[in-house]
Amino acid sequence: MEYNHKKIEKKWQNYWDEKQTFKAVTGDKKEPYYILVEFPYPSGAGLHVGHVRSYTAQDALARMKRMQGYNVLYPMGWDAFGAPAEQYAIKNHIHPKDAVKENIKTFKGQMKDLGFSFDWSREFSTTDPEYYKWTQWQFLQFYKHGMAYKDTIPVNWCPTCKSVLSNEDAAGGVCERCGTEVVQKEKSQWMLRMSDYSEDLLKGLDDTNFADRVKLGQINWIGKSTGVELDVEIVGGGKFSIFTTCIETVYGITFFVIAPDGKLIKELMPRVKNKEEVNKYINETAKKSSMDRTELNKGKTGCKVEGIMAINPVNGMEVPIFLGDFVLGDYGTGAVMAVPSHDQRDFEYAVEHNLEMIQVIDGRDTTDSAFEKHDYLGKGCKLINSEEFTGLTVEDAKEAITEKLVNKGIARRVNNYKMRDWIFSRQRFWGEPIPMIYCEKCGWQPMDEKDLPLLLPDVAEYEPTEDGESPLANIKTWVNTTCPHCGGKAKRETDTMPNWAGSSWYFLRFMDAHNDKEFASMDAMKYWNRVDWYNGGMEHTARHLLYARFWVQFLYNIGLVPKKEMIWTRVSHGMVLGSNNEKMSKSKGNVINPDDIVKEFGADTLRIYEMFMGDYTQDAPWSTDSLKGCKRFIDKVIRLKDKVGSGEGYSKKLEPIIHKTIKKVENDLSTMAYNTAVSSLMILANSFDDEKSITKDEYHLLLTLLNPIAPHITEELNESLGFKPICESSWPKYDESKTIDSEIEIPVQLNGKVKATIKIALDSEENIVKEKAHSEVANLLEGKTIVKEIYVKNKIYNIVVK
RNA sequence: GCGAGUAUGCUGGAAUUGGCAGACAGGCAUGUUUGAGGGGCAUGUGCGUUAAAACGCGUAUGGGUUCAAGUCCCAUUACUCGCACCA
Repeated sequence: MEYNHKKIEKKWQNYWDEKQTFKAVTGDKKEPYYILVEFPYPSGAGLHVGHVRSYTAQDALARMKRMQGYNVLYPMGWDAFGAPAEQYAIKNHIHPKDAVKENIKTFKGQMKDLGFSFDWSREFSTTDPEYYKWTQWQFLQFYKHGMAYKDTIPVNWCPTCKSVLSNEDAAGGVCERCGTEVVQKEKSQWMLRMSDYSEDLLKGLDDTNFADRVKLGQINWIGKSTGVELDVEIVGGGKFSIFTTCIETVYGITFFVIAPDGKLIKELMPRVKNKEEVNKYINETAKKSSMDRTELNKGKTGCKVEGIMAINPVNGMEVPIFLGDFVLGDYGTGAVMAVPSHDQRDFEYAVEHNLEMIQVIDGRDTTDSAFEKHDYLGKGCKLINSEEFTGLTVEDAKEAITEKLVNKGIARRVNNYKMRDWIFSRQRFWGEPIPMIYCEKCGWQPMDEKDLPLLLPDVAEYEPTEDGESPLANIKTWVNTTCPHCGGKAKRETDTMPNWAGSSWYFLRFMDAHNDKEFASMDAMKYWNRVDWYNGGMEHTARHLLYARFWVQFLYNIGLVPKKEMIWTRVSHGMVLGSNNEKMSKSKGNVINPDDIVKEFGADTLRIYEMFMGDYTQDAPWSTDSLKGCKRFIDKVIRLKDKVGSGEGYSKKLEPIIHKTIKKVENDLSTMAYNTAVSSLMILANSFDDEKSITKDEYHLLLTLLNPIAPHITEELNESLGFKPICESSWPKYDESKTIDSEIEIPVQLNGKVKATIKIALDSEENIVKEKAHSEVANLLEGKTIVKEIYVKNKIYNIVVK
């Protein structure tokens, strides 16, 4: 048969479209199963081969699950707000919605060409007013429940581009686009009280089945640490608080370090003697990102705050205060106690600034480096130089010191979280407008819910403002409105929402995509229950997932979703790298366009290759040679059709491998082991190829198992044998008893080295195996003394000799 | 810096989770089929000594546990990803 992949693939894609094969019906009696892939940002570059990898993987799972009798929901949509579309639109003087429309068309066409079994009837874009109406509505719920507030936050600002920059775009302190030095600018921003949910987001992980590394990512992002907040008096009046997880070292304090960007230094300023030096350091710090600041080697910078001394609350010792940029103004209390003998960063700081050190935990010399907690904890180390606590173990002292300070009323046991509130404002045009109105008389007022959606204005020209406000601020007809409270003159909020907003709840919308009464009905959400399987990139496992969980937990708390955690399993896939093992990028010239591959080799070849290329959770480089190998595999499967004879059922000889392969493929597709699923199918095809002829049923089985990965060619071959379409058939069942060999080969080892293999019946008794093993290596045992023999049932026989 | 991950032939990777390292592919080589090939078939291919049998070595590096280690433990190195306005 001639393999015209273009014709075959089009034919089956049309078949699925016409029959609506993949339409998921809410309320169907079959068991629901919700498979989700991250919906893409439809960039101008078109679909990436990396998209193809994860979409194919989940497509294979979806197709198998359907055959297994589940009501599968496998939806697709578009996450289309964002800076690139806005930049493109500004440059080309068009409205971003038109650019987005074009891009979506391209992406959708590419997805159709690849034969993904998405339920297109549920498609939407986050930029559709019908969708963002509900994103805005949900923001209003946050606001009405006290979860949204305004705060002043410093942002990276490029004076040339007149644009707020991400840390990434401001890397190294210069604007990535134009090279101008970035400055920090204070801006009033909408915030969501995500930090209120720290503990719930941590606990909620127990009700999910996320991959371990995903859970770890969430846990570390939340960054819980348990410790003590301690009040510190300032000589001559005033006080501040510090947070520490190592209160046991409190007698070792020789100085305090406070954040240059914190509120404390501002308060102290009138009493500071070296104002000029202090101000200079504060200004230098303002240029650095927090990442640059916490780097260990840069942590030694700082300056002394002259004229102000603090008092160690446990022993009354007066110690100096320093500014240090490794202390962050927005984490903990913005001030730390410094114990150079027991913290390496404090140690280096003390050396640099020539400060005193006091060792308070015994166990190691501290002249050259600090004796830190990971070295002294749990080793029975005892305190020294610590008044009544001297002699106690670290663990006992931690408790005793805390207890004493808490009783004195100068300390509190607290949990600190690294996770901060969510900065929800963006000074951009292309995002969901925040539905808030500012009135001189009434302050911030939420829009009336019935007036939603608040549409973006339909203009093609918008320039950034001089002062860093959103481009929307220039569109006066849009900005000026009336106060929903008093009816007087008022202005709209001109900032828009971050890209993360729309993607924080899209999976709920898919459950009920066209509901115009609510964002999704409770009934529909209860029916689908939750996302059973969510796949996305590793780069999203910390933030997107956390934002989405936060959003859902909030909706749950106000009674709008049925579960506190709406995502059950989350897995992440590796990137497809260029053939030179580097990330694909235009500038490196190593980009592979899936369209070209589909045209030349066909979608099925590309799909098989991307499943076969390696461990799905790891990065894998592109190889066109390897791709060709997958084409050859398809050719082989096609050729096997000529071997189909008149027989029926499974032959005795092929039966074991057939049952094993069904089991293996079924297992592998549900555990992301796609590469071994393909390899086991290759093995099956090879063993068919070794036969003179195979039965129709055997061939049909191979096609069925391969169908989830290569759906077009398998349907075509299957049809030519006269079977009904695979997509309307059921998944084959394996017989466990037929997957087990009755006779097995096991190795015989001498001192751990394999010297022979013996054939034994499955589950043989040890003495039978022993006899066989001994006779097999008899010549090697001569003149040796047997010290020990180990038999691991059905695995190995090892003889230890001297 | 902090957090996470990875390291196995010439290449991508496999290894039932402590039990025969290199499955399945790619590449290369040799042979074969036909006028031809991004074709089919066959054989070989971790490294070393060797005609071969056989033996020795071998899963980033250095130690350790064990009858047995790619797999477990300790230390080290290199690379990749995330770090809050890229999506």
